[in-house]
Amino acid sequence: MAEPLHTYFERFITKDSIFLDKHLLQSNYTPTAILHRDDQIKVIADILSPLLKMEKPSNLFVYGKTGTGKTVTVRYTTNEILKVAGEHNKPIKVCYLNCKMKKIADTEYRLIAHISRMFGKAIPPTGLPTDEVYNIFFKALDSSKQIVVLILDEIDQLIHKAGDEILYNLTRINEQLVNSQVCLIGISNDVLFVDNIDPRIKSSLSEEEIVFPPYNAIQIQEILHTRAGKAFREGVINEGVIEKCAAYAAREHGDARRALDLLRVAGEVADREGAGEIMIKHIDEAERKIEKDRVLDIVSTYPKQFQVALHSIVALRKRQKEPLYTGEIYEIYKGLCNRVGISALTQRRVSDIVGELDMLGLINAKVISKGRYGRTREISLSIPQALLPQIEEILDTSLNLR
DNA sequence: GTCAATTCACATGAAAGAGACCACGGTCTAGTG
DNA sequence: CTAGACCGTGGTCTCTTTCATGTGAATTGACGA
Repeated sequence: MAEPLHTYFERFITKDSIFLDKHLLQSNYTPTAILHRDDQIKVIADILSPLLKMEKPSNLFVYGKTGTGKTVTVRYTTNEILKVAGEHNKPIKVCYLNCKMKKIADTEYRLIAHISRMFGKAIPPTGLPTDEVYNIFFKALDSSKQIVVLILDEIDQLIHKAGDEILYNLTRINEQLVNSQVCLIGISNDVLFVDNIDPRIKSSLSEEEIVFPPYNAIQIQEILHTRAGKAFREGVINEGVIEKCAAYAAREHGDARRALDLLRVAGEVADREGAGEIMIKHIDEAERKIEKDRVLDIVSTYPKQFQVALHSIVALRKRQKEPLYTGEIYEIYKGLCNRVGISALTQRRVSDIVGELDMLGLINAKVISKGRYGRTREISLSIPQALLPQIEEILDTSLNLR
């Protein structure tokens, strides 16, 4: 029994992959050179340069859609500054935080706790009062003379979940620090989100603003070419593959990350097939696989209540044609809860769950008004037809429905 | 026919509760010398 | 005498409920032409 598996793994090691270094295509990789972002790099460098004279730079706000290189550019520039600062012995510290990461920095407590940990303070995941954590944070900051650059990625998520008080506290923090200074860099996908925050915070947070425009198809092609050149063996990429990836990503508002993902997965697919090269059909397959993995992952890992809600929608969808409305779904949902043996939530909550399923892209829910007949969500399933049977099966087993 | 008021069926917001998890400090218990 | 077990209190976090308020256009009904 052990032998076949063993040889399987052996073969895995010895089999030549078309990848040289897959890491280059993963989204957490920071390249040594960044294409098509020269202007932005220059502006950021200008804004941050006072650091090297130990003066606090202006706070900076960076906008741009996903996959426009915001994070990469900011990290790259700060890394370069850190290098120079290191050579001249300037005590500068850069803290990068992704606020979207669950359990890391999506509340005020966790954010401060996480930064404090970067300063070597042990902070329990819960239990302490928030102002206590602030105190620890202050002491850690102020223990020596230094300038701290705090990069808050996906800051809109943080504000959405935790309110804008955090930003108020953070922007005010400099007034209380004696030795140190804090400079904030906020990164956001959502251009409109600043409109929702307190104007006082807005003005102090975004002393400077930079907008990252989407890449166009040509630019994405160039990015893919440079990365793919190092990530893959020579000559394994067929004609037109890069172009197709780029076109796909350009369709999605110039999202370079999507393009890189697509190329990587296409490579994996080709590898598994044992094809020695990436062909155009692998891209199509990768596109399907990415979508499939995403959907199946959501469906199997989300809480029971979400599964019941989704199951109701799928079931109702089979019985009648779209569009479906909230009220109908709630009725089915209640019945299903009965059958499954869990307590039904209120309509208020189910309404939110439907909203979240929409955000996840599993369904399409649009609020419409049917005039005299009220206001409701018009719901349709947006899962590819081919995946439906598989999803039903997952839901059924997970909910113990035959 | 026109136009404002009405009305429906939820959407959306705010606040507060339940229950899980956790730190901290005080008290109790058992083992040790 | 002391280390460790065991509370009680007070904190955060997530998921929910409760209560309140908002909303957009089909429908209604009064009004005037």
